[in-house]
Amino acid sequence: MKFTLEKKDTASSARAGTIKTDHGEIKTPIFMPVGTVGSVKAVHIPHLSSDVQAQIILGNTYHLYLRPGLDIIKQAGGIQKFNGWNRPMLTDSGGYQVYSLSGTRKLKEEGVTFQSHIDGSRHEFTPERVMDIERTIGADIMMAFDECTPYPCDYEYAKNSLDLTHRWLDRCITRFEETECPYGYEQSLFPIVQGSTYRDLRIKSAEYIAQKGADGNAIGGLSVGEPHEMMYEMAELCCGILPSDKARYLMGVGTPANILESIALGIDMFDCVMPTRNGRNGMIFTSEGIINIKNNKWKDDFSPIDPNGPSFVDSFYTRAYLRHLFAAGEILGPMIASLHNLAFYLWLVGEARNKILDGTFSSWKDQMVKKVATRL
RNA sequence: GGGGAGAUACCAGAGCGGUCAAAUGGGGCAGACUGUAAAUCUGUUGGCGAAGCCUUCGGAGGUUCGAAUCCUCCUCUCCCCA
Repeated sequence: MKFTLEKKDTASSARAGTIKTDHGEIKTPIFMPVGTVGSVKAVHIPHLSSDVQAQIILGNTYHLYLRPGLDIIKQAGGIQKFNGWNRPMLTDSGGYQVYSLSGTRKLKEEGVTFQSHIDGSRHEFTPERVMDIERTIGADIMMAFDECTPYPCDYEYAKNSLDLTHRWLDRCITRFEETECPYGYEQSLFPIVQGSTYRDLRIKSAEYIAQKGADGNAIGGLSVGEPHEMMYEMAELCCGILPSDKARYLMGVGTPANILESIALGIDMFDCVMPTRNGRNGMIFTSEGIINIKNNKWKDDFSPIDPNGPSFVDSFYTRAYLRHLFAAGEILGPMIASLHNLAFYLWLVGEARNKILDGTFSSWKDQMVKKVATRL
């Protein structure tokens, strides 16, 4: 893949760019819907491109390896052939599962042994193994295997973990360079900056990652419970060190406000389960603020879900009806909410891009951050 | 007409002399969720409040230091036999 910087904002560090992959182009800044098991939960694949306007989606190495397994994905001809999304994809490496499944895994120098959340069987993930799996899954962008540290995290642990992540990165790069995509198109490898919330560790990590010359660089280990200001501070610090001619990806972020603030710091790519998971749980993000559609106050609100929303569901369904669907436990509720939230997220980053291109990003961003964080 | 069972908080339904403002479900109300072990999880659901106090278990009386729990009558439901 190739990242091209198109325009840099003057009043902030925001940028607009284009990522070219063999599965198509991605206009940045971009939000990437999370499709852990090869499916963005509750959303049809064709709707991701038509209604949501998604340009790239995620898959997860750990989950796809466990189910359906590499044989099936290989037989299908890669993940995009398997799920029908013939556009760019990115696979997370399982590094987040080192964090989220910390109770059922063992971490060593060599790698991590996970105990499957599905059947309890044990599986060893080494950096080399993860590269092989990600090659087989076939996403355009592969993430390096890292340890996502928790918050809070004491300095010693963060420092040692960081060094381990760097050693793993070198092993990932070696294996990555020894192998190739089994399906004939190009795959890229993104390294990941760690260092918890410590400035010196983040600097050390960003400098280490920067000199690897990867097509894009990720910042991980944030949005794991630390205060927002701390997250922004770390992101800003990393953006100042990571090369400006390469894509920057802030992993796992975040709320609409988080995304806008991070775009202003120079981030190009985002992913987060929030629009889908929170959507399934009744949280609706709109340009006017956040709605908990399960709340009693919406029971007789027959106005559109989001009068200015970009998706057909926004004006087709009313708030009262959507609340009814949630109250009744109807599957259609989470489907509508997921579609709406994703379309809103993609609209938001698309607008951010437009504002960067026409030079009005900063003032628009300040105004928008307030609105999207409002509780309606 | 005869015999039997029962009436408990929004609903269903435990409790059968004190540790009961009353289990458990459901429903209601609210909250959480940030590289997805999540269509999940948590709190709350008589009234005010910090402890605590006040009014509750069909209705009216009674027994007892103490009753949702025991007794009497009343009202109402359901079942069986004629």
